[in-house]
Amino acid sequence: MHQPEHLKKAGLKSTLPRLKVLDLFENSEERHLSAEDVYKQLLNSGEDVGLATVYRVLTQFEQAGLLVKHHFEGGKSVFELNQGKHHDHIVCLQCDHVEEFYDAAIETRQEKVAAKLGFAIREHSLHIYADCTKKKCPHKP
Amino acid sequence: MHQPEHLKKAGLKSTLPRLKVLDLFENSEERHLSAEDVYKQLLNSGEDVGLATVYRVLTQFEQAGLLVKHHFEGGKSVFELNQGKHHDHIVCLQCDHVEEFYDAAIETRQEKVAAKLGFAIREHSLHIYADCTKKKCPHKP
DNA sequence: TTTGCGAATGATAATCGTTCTCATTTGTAT
DNA sequence: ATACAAATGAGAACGATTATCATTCGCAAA
Repeated sequence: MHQPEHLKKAGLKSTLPRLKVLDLFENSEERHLSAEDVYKQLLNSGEDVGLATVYRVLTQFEQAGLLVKHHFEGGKSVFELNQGKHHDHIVCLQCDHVEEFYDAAIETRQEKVAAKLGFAIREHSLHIYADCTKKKCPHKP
Repeated sequence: MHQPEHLKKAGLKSTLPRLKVLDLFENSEERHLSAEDVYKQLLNSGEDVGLATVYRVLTQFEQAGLLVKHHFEGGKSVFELNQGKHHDHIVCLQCDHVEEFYDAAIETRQEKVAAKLGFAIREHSLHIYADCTKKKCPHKP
């Protein structure tokens, strides 16, 4: 058990719901989870949490820097563990899988463009929606 | 009056609400308008349109290729006139103003990255949220 | 340990942006 | 002019998220 320290360090009491949510993100194979995803998975695991609590905990974790939030098309927000290193996302239009990538050239170009326009980048998001060209892509039912 | 032809060409009857909305986009100084923006501006101009109609018309215009839709942080969608040339957006965190830019290097890097990962880009969005470093930035009240 | 208090929770209502429903009105081909 | 399908507007319905509020919990002090 080491999660309690994570929460302590973030200034958050180590409560049952918070530990469960953190555990989910650390042990789920899917890195990117929506509030609804988290809620359903906890219910399926027999945990008794409220949806409101899930939203609250996710927001707190985001503010504490434990999670990062992303808005993709379709209105839903997804969260993922914050691993310090920024990356962008490519969303498969066939299976909805989210892949991560990082390209230094893109990053530096962004800085250059923003500076030229008189802006200091606070955050940014690059989302690519694409067709999978591999055959192994597991299509949605 | 030339808008009716635009609509005709798009396979849309030229009705009052559609003409008003199209006119708004062509004559408003703000290129990026949300459904709510359009609705309020039409009401202020004394027009009698329903919010549902605004949403419908915007969606139709998007499908017809007259408008392009963007999702920024905060849940709202904004539309802008489609001028054929793709561009990305930088959003000022002080005044919410949206500036457009295009960087060929970024575009080609994206293609390269996607190809390497086995994807064919269908669409993409790069949103930069930044602090304005100019003094002329009109801050929000 | 037990106790006490403020923070956290869960159920539910409320909100926000958006879409749907349906009776009425409008555009347009005849 | 007429007729009929398409478009509209008012409001209900919707999905995602946030706020409310009484109850419960974590934890620190006694």
